[in-house]
Amino acid sequence: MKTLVVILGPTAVGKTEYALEYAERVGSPIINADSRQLYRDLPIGTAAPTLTQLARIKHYFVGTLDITDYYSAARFESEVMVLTKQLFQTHDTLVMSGGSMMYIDAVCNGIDDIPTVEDDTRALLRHRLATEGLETLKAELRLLDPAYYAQVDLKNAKRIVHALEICYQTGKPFTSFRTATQKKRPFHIQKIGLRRERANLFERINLRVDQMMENGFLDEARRMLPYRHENALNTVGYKELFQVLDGRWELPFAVERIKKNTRVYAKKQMTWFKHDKEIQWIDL
RNA sequence: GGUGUCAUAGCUCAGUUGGUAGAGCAAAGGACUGAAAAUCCUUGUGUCCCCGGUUCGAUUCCUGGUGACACCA
Repeated sequence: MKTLVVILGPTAVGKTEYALEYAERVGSPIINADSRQLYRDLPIGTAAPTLTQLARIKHYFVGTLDITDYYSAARFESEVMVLTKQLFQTHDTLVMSGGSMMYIDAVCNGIDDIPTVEDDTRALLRHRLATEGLETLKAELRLLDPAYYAQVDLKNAKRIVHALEICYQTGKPFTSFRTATQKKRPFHIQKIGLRRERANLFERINLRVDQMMENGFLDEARRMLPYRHENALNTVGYKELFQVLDGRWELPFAVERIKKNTRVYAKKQMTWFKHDKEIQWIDL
C-alpha cells in the first residue's frame, strides 16, 4: 500500500528538520506544502529549507516559482497528484511537509473544480468593490447566488468578490461549483501533527524572527519592493518591512509586529488543525 | 530636605461634576474550497496604591502613609 505521510503543524514548530529526518529514514523525497516557500526569492522571510538541508534530500515545490507567478491550492493539488503518481512507482512512502492548511487539505481531500478567475474579471470586480462598495456587491450576490449569500460571511469582501467573479465568468451560481465532495486518493494518507507548548512555540517564533533579521531579511524585502503588490508578498514579514522601507515604521517596531503576526498565524493554523481527527499528534 | 505632579486591565493611558470603570496595544476564542503566511468575526472584574475620615454611598473629596517622576535646595 502506497502511503503519503503528511507532516504538519504551526509555523516554527520544527517541521523542516523533523521531515528531513523522517524522509531520510524512509528514503523519500520531500513534497513541500508551504504556499510561500514556493517562491524562489523569499528564502529568508519564509524560513525555507536551507541549501544544506536541500542537499540532504530532494525537495519539490521549494523555490520553483517566480515572484509574479500565479499559484493556488488547486494548482498545488493537481501538481502533487501528478508528482505522487510518478514517485509512487519507485517509492512506497512519500513525505509531504508544510503548514499551509488549504494546500494540505486540497491534497488530502481534494478541492472543487472551480474555474480559475481571469485577470479581466478579477480587475473588474476589484474596481467595482473600490468604487461601488461592498453593499452593492452583496445585493448583487443575493440575486445571482442566493444560496451562497445565505451561508457566506457577509463581512468578508474577499469571499463576496470571489463568488461574483465566478458568477460573472461562468454565468452560473458560484454554489453550483461548490460540491464539497471528498476526492478518493489512490494512496493511503497518514497525518502527523507536530505541536509544542504555546509559550515554547512563541519563544521559537520570536527567536526565528530575530535570526531572519540577522540573516538579511530586510535586504531580501528591499529587493522585493518593486513587486510589493504581488500576492506572494502579501505575507507576514514582508508587509511589515515594506512599512520600514517606506519610512513609516521604525525597524524595531516592525520586528515586533512580525513576531506578533507570526504568533497570530501560528494560532490560526492550530485552530484549523484542531478539528482534523485524522492527525496523530506528536509533542516536541 | 522642600514644593509640585502622578499612582486605574499584562503594558501605555482615558474616565467617573461621588452611584464600583473603558480605549489602544498585548492576549484569548472562532470561521475558512482557486490570492489561504490571504481574508473575516468574537472576547475587557480590574484589591481604580494602602490606612483612616466625610457621606446613604468613595476609585472619585479630605488627613496621613508608601512609591515614581519633575523642579527647587
